[in-house]
Amino acid sequence: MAKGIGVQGSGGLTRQRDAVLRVIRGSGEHLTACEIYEQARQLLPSISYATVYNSLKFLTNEGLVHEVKFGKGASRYDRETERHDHAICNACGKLVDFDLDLSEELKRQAARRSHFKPESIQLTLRGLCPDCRPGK
Amino acid sequence: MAKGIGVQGSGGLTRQRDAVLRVIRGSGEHLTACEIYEQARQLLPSISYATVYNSLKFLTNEGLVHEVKFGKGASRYDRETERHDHAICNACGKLVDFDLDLSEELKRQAARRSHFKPESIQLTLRGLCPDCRPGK
DNA sequence: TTCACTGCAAAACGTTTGCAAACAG
DNA sequence: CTGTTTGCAAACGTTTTGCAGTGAA
Repeated sequence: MAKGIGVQGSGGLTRQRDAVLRVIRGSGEHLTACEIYEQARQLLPSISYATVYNSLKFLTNEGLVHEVKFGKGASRYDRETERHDHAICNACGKLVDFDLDLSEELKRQAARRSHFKPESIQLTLRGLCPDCRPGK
Repeated sequence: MAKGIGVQGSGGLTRQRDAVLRVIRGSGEHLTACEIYEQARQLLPSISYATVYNSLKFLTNEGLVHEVKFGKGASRYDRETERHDHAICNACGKLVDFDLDLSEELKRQAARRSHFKPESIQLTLRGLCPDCRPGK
């Protein structure tokens, strides 16, 4: 297991896990487990809810997808596994990825203020998305 | 209601809500609803779980406490209601507040990249807390 | 008397688990 | 064969809800 990060033929990329991965990769959105389950059933009607969860855990561990947990409700899963930041709309809840150049200086400042040994750093912007801002 | 942010005598600061508020203010930690329930019962043995939840929602709406939801499990509640950042220990899960001067330039950059109208911005550092870093 | 708040129990929600059957190496 | 993965159903922890009873204005 974890013998490589290749997409095909990696350790246990079963049909079910592949279906889940395909659903996530095929969507630009950040899907919930429930949405993934519904879509995965179209690819593989026999798949079960628990298997979707198991697959999500597997894929997250393998680094093939990224789990995002925010605010209320369910986790969401993201095909983007590189470091990135999030913007959340206060009106409609939409979650958007973006990338910021967080300077080394900022990381150092954060580490100094928190007394933590930093491993990763992420920024979250809350506001109004383009569809919800007044006078769009 | 919401006639002021005063601690005493504000709109509906009932005995139960006051007990919950006291528990949160009396702890430097970020308590879960469950922990708050347990401690609040020591102040007010008849208080119920649902009332703790109702009170937390009320206090959060009034801006008297701050709700923090991260990763697995339960929400946590923070007496600090000013803008601030969080550091989370990847080893023990400890959650620590700190404050960073997020420059206007950074906010502008985030707004530009995300196309959001910014309302608030927050940074999350993950790493190892002082107790968990090797060679402490 | 009125209306908001409380306490309780039950339900809802997202997620995890136990286990037998199916599968892959 | 052996270990892993699946599907199902039941359990779990957190939070919300419905409703009758309480208490303050």
